[in-house]
Amino acid sequence: MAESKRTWMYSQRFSEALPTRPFPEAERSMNLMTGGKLKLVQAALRLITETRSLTSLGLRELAREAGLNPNTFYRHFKNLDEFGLQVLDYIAEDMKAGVRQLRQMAASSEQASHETVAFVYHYFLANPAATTVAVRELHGPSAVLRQALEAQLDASAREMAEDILERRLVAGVAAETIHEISRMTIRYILFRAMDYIEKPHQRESIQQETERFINRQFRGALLDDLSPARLEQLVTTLV
Amino acid sequence: MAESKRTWMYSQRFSEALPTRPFPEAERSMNLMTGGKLKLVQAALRLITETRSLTSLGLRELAREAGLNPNTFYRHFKNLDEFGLQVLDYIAEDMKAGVRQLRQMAASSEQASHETVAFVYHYFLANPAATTVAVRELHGPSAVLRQALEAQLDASAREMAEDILERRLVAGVAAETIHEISRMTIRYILFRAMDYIEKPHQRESIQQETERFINRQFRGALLDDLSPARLEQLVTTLV
DNA sequence: TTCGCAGGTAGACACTTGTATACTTCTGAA
DNA sequence: TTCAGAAGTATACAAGTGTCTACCTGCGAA
Repeated sequence: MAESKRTWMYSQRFSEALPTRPFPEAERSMNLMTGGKLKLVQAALRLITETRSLTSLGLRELAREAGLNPNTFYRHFKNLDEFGLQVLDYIAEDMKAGVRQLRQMAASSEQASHETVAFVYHYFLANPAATTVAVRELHGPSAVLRQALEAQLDASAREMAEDILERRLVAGVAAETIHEISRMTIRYILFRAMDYIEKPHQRESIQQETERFINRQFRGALLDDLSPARLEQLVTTLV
Repeated sequence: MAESKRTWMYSQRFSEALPTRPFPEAERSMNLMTGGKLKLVQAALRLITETRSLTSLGLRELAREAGLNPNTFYRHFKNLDEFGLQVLDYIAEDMKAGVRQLRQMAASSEQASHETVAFVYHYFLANPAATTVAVRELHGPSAVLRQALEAQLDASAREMAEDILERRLVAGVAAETIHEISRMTIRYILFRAMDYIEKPHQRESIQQETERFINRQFRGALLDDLSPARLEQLVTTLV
């Protein structure tokens, strides 16, 4: 990978979206969650990975999975909505930590874009619960959760775009366009992440497909302002 | 729109995905559903549009909304899973009808791509229940429903791609690439459709964004095989 | 006219759910 | 050491759920 020193033109490190961390959804300290509260949140993540969706989790189900008395729930949360939001916070913390790590990593070694894609998907694979809950609730029935998640994704997209801009990874594309493509990319990757987790045999092809997606977006953006006539002309020169 | 006779280069009629029909989720005849069965399915669609997700609907809830005795449910469906599948079939029927109509329409008048995008989003707006259930269950907890929906989407993508190929709407892009872009596009549009429905003020910008997405995909595909060096060279000529 | 049977209803079953009140245990500061 | 408050438990209740068996209705074929 020494071939690509400063390969602008297409995104590398395209997604700060939901990056990685060595040991994910287990022992966390910064979140100031302990004891029963922590047990309940972790129980939720466990249940979500198996079958359920966050919004559909029941109070007693949670307590059962956590090995606690149902009423303990009320010691920590007012109701299930508040619980959902806290789970989201818990996950967001994880994501941010991953972003920081990815940033450091990319700063030290100039990665090729496909390595970064691999990296991000690896994160999803290591954090299936966080991934699943994000995908499910982004279009789920609870407006509160949807809104919270969208804010989180947009923040990630903004970081990704600013990083691309700062490090001049893409040339010839307007800043606003880079922001837009970042938003689209992050959402696209998030959705593909579900397939990536669930279908081990397709993982490689999903990665490649994602790289093509990103490259096409940024390369296509180069031609944004071309008239159809000019474009046709260009095609003939390419063939 | 007389300016664009045969505007290849970018997709118009990009999405057969989930097109329209004048009066959507109401009086249907082809589906051979009548009486109580129909009432239950329609009740489901009603509930889904409001708050719920298909997987989380209860048998009694359904019957209540439909104005029927809970046990009537068992006269028509073995269990809730089978019910879910039938609802999906019901919706799929709708989509296919829309596809046919869109095909006719596009054949008669050479549309610009942005008109087609508007058309498709209009369909979503007219069929909020079908749209919502598709988005929610595509990543939902039920594997059966997920699989059924994916098949449905892939079929739509295939139709879209074949149509683009037959009518030579895009030049200089490999057939397989067109298929791939079609799949990506259909999924992208489906997700955006939720925002389109829920956020009236953003509708116009969502449409435009979608057009840009599609154009960039196809235009970027033109440059798929270019080396970074060649690409850099190209950028300088464009500036 | 009778019969079969699909469609719809009624009541009951065991079970789960969210929530409230009251009781116990643990823990850390005064 | 005491004691307040946090964390956890026990019991109870009304309401909701899926499913079973049994009964009633209307209608087309025999």
